[in-house]
Amino acid sequence: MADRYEPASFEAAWQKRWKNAELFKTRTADDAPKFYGMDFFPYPSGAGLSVGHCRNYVPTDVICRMKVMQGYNVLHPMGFDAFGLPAENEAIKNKTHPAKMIERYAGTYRRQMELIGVSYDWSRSFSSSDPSYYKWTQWIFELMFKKGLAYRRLAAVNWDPIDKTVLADEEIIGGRAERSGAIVEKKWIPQWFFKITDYAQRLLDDLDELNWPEGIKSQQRNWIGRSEGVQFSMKVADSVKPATPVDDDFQVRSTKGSLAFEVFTTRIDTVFGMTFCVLAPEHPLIDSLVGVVGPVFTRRIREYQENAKTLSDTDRQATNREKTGVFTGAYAVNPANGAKVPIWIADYVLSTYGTGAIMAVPGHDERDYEFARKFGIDIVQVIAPSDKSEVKLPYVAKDGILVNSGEYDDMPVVESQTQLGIWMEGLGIGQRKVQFRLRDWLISRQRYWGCPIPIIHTKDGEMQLVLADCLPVELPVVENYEPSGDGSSPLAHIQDFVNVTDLDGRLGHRETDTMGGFACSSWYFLRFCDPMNDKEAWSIKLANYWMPVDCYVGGSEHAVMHLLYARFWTKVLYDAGLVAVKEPFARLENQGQVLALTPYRRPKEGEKLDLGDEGVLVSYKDAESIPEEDLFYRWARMSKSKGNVVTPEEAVEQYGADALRMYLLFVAPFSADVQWSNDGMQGQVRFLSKIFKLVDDSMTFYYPDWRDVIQFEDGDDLCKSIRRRTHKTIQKATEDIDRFAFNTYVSSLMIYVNDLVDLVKKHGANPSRGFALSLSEAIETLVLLISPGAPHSADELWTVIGQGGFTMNEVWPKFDAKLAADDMVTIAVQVNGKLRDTFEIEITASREELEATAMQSSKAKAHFDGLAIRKVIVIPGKLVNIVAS
RNA sequence: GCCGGGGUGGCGGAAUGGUAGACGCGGUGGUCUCAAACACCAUUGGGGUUAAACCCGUGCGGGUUCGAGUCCCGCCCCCGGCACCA
Repeated sequence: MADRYEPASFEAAWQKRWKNAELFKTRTADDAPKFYGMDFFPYPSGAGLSVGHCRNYVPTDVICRMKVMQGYNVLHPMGFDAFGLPAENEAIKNKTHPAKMIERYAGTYRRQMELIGVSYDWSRSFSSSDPSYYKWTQWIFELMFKKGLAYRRLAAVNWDPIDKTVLADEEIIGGRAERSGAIVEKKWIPQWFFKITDYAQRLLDDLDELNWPEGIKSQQRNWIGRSEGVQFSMKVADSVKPATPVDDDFQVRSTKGSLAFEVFTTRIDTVFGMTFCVLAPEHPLIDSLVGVVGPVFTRRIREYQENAKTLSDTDRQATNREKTGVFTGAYAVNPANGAKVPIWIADYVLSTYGTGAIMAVPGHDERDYEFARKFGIDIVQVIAPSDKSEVKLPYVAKDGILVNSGEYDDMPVVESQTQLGIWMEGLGIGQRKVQFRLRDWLISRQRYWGCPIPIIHTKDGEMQLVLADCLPVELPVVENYEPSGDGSSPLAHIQDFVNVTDLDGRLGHRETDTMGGFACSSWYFLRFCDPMNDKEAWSIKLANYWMPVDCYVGGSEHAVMHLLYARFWTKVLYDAGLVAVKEPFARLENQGQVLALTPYRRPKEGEKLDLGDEGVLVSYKDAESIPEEDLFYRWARMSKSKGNVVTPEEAVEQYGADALRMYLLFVAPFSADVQWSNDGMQGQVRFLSKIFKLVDDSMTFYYPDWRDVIQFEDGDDLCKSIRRRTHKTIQKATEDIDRFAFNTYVSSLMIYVNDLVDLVKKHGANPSRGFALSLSEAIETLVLLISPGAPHSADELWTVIGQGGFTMNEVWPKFDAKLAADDMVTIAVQVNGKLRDTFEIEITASREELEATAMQSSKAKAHFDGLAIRKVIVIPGKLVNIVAS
């Protein structure tokens, strides 16, 4: 056999054997515990996988393989998130149909995943664009519709002018579309929403029980944005009569013939400091005001509104922008003290949050303060520090007491918030209220490549669900499906699809918007439990067995998109009695990205760069011909556009699949970004070669039946010390895999191998019986412990040592605490906490013995001689600290 | 500004309040080779010494403790997210 790692000679062969033996088929032993380990399912892009994707898949594979060996029933599936914009755009570019394209790309993904030896059960695979899958996506949509959780309304929505569709709030990053990078425009069109806001509180509360990264949980909390406060009514002074009909929905209402509007505040304690109030430019009360404030004010107001309309959201919401606003000429009454305060209109108040109107307290709010200063409005202090010391306004701290607040003077802020809330509730002018930042999830897209929404619009303007046994509403296969750009879906122009008759024979037309891709990926983890079921979306029994996903692995970029949506759907399905869990993903892990050293050219004089760039991206080839002083390198995420991608094919070809796997595990903690390095890959080749040589060298004294013998023999000290290392390594490796510390899992194996190599060098030529037995155990254990990380090598070595079959079918080594226990320990001798010496002693040594031995240390003595010993701290098994002065 | 995560050798990173720098990469010296590559051996935080001893050292300043990379308080910096959300 080879005494080094020669991947070309065996890796592909093992992959073939695994496939033939159906090694990765989900096991369902009755008495076994279950483990559901899953990766975010990918959109299969034409670029194929890079080694960066492998960093997601390999660690999940490691924990799943270990769980199989530990006797779990493991569900480790993979499928494809095929519907959606990216696939459609690429298909348009390639002048092909997305279905065909996806099939080809998914095939490439699968081949690449198999190339690196990932143990997916492919018999359970599907794409979200398979009619047999999206039939059930539509079925869940219908469930939501029946429950009033899917609805259609006219709304100002985010329109992406490049992709020619609307997008959800979650898909907008800093005013730009996450996918296309286009600056989104506001468009008023009727759209479909899921009522995720109904679940805001539960989505927030249940985060506490999840074993997820803090950062993701906190992003979700921020996104949901719960705040507690008081909503109360403000009357417009002088009984101004409404000029136009008022709409209750928009918080405008008539109170005894006078106009009123609602405001929401989290700082009701500052209500006595209100010196003005502000309406958003879109606020419907304004239409009533303009009729009564006279032509001058009306003209100014309309001018301001027109101006606000032309501003993009991004510009309007830029925080550093100077405040603008206009006085309406009308006043409102502060219900707390009866004061008349001017009503202003300003675009720093958003129509989409709260009531679209605020009470402004410049003494205690930075924005109101800035506004008041600019327009010369009064600033009144109503909160002071408890000691009433002078403070600079605006004073926004919440610790303090009320001043200038009538009967509430001297009351602490927190108490006054409760008291004022109760007082307003008593008068019927307001109530304490919880406000969320979360908006409903906009689900419809004006694009072809998505799951059709199973709705028929009848002639009389009704909306009917397509009957369940008529599902799926299949996407028609057509040649031209490019977005129309007029706000309608391309499906709207396909007459055969659009025109239908309902059961009563009435003419109608189908809904032509499709669902965004995130709908399809909000339940796929349930389908994996029962993927071939054509009678129902999943059997409740199977879903209850496998759910929740025990370990879900993917990138952090989905924090407030997929991960929030999937939680929402699961809760809806839980309420419908279709799943037994309230949360889909018990544990979540985010992998870091793989970065590649990427060449850039310094800008030429006068050359313009994109914002944030320091230079111009160049190819590796061009970099060779650029003078050194004009060239620099940066670590950048691998991407096709940067030309810095390393493919799994290249890495496997040059170094081998196991070397790649071990490198990705070892190079950094799982969640950290890593810097791709060929030297690092070579290091793993060295490590694996060392293992092959070690096993080869051990064959001369390898004792296959060691297990039957070793338990009956006491063994010499050498035997014991080898077994100690073996069992310590078992413990460390097992724990490290469980806690996703794959870097230390590999490093513990390296330490183990280094030790064993030294031992074989020293004793291999003339092995004692105890050595041969314990080293045989060690070799076998080593092969099993590397199996999750380097499965090809493990199976190859398993054959070398004369065992049959696959290591994945073997039992994971069991840690024996007794065998791992030390009999000798190194004790540190400290003087005043500083290390001065160490000594070896039996672990059983008493505190007195430890202290006595430490006191004799000449190195330590030199530091406490002549000083008074005040105390001696003895920590058995660790150290002795002599405190002297 | 707010929220979250960090800051340890030349680099990636180890370290239940108990011997800081495991393991790897790189470097240096050597073996092998005609030579190179690969591989192997030794060495590698800084200062200091022939060698030791010893001194310094986990972003900065304080504190708690017999003992702090780890806990507490106050800062600085980096990364990620949100951002006029009342």
